Amino acid sequence: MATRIDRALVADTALRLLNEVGLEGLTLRRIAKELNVQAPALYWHFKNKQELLDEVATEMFRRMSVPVPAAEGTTWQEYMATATREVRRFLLGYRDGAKVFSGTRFTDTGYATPLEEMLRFCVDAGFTPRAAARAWFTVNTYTVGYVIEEQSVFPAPEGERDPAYGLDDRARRLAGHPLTTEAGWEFFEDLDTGYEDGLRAVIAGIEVTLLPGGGHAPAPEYAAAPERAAAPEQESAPGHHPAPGPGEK
Amino acid sequence: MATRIDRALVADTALRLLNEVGLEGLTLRRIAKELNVQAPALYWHFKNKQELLDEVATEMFRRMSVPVPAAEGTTWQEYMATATREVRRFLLGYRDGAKVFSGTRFTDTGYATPLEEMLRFCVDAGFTPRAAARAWFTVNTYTVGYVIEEQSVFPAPEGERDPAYGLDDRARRLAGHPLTTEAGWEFFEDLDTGYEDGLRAVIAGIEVTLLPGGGHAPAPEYAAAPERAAAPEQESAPGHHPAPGPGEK
DNA sequence: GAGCGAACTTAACAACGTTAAGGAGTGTGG
DNA sequence: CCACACTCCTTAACGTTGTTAAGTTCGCTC
Repeated sequence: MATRIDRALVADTALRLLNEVGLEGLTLRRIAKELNVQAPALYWHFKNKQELLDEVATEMFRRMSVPVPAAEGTTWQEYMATATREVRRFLLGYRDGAKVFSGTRFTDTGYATPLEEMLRFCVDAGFTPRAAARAWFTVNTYTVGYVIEEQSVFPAPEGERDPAYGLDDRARRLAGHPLTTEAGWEFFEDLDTGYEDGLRAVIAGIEVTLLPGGGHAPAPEYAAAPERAAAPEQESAPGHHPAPGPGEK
Repeated sequence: MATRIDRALVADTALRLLNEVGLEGLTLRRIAKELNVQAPALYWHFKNKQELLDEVATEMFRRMSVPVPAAEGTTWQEYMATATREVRRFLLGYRDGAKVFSGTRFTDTGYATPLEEMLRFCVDAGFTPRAAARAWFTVNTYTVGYVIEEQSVFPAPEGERDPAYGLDDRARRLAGHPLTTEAGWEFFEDLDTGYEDGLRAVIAGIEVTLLPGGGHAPAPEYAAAPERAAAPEQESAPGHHPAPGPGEK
């Protein structure tokens, strides 16, 4: 009766379901039901749930890494801003999109082609290959981080604000901290322009510090050697991350 | 026999356990066992597990929002860089630290004082209150996003690299995409300097676009109005996030 | 049409978050 | 001095989850 299922169909279905039930509601039995199949059937196609989620994230990434057409005379700033805006738009388009995306490893290399294109564009614009990679990574990190925050304020696409983020309540609790109170408005009020403001800063900074000839010298004083100047109590070898040490007792 | 437990003790214990068992292994029964108590006892102190995790995240945040001493003559760049480096250091100090941190809402306002201090410092350095808030939010977003990525490469503090992120394997799979291959080195090789490079860019960009008088005009062409200039196929009202529409069937 | 592997079902398990009900322990009022 | 009440915890259990083991059905090949 029911048609055969395969990895792609399962991933498609799970991705569609994600918007209805959220990441928490995305159980194997629920996915199986949607496919008119019993839950253990999924184990024929995936080793475990994580592998299924990886496939879902990969499918998300595949769909979002499309064009960026690059018309005549496009600058690398426009190219990068457009590409990463597209990333944000897609992440916002799926419930818990950023969390799914950031928590999984890709299962194929289909994403490589558009990424290669974007890096090529930047290199042609004057970046070294390493600087182009760093630039994209930085912009993308900012975007994913932003959307994670954003989606905890607005859990569902097009949905309404999580009540825990009521700004008036917040203001009431923060009496005595005027700047922090005002910051709440800046943080949670207009998320679209907030994103754009941050993105503008990040891209401008990339121009200044990562593009050869783009601005001042690559290593200003405040960024120099955190393991020597700033933190005298830091004892371990550089390159390691000293744990803060959870409170004993 | 066993001493009484309270919210603080539970949060402390859970935070310590986090490094041993990870977020996935942090079950109520495991926490209860560590406290010599049965699992339902936790429900006397917390409404549910999420509230417990919120308390854990709040405790994390409390511990990381300490000094930033601000010696004589400190610039806002140094101040901000030091503060956000400290955030990264703490997040890295706990297993799944960034995920715990980003997925929860704080249960008190103890974080407000150091945040207020930092915003004050920036305002004194010439930022408007809103720009100071945006600056901090942007830096912090970058940092949390970076650490999330970082902790999926190195899951445990001081631990070794997740085998799925082997660079040689990656390079083999990506034959034919030279820039993407080289990017892998930039992305996953030296995470400390990668972070510093991105941070330098973000801070430089903040100076240029958010600090009044810091550089060029606040709205360069490439960042202008994505709903008008750049994306003709975008039809919905501004302020909404058009969902990409998961592939039907 | 016997055989065989791929693709599924049914049954069951341990562990999870959570709830209901009850029982110690401490303190207070009569 | 006893009873009541409140706090804090236990025991028992429920429904759901990811996952495994074993058996069954379909479609193809020799």
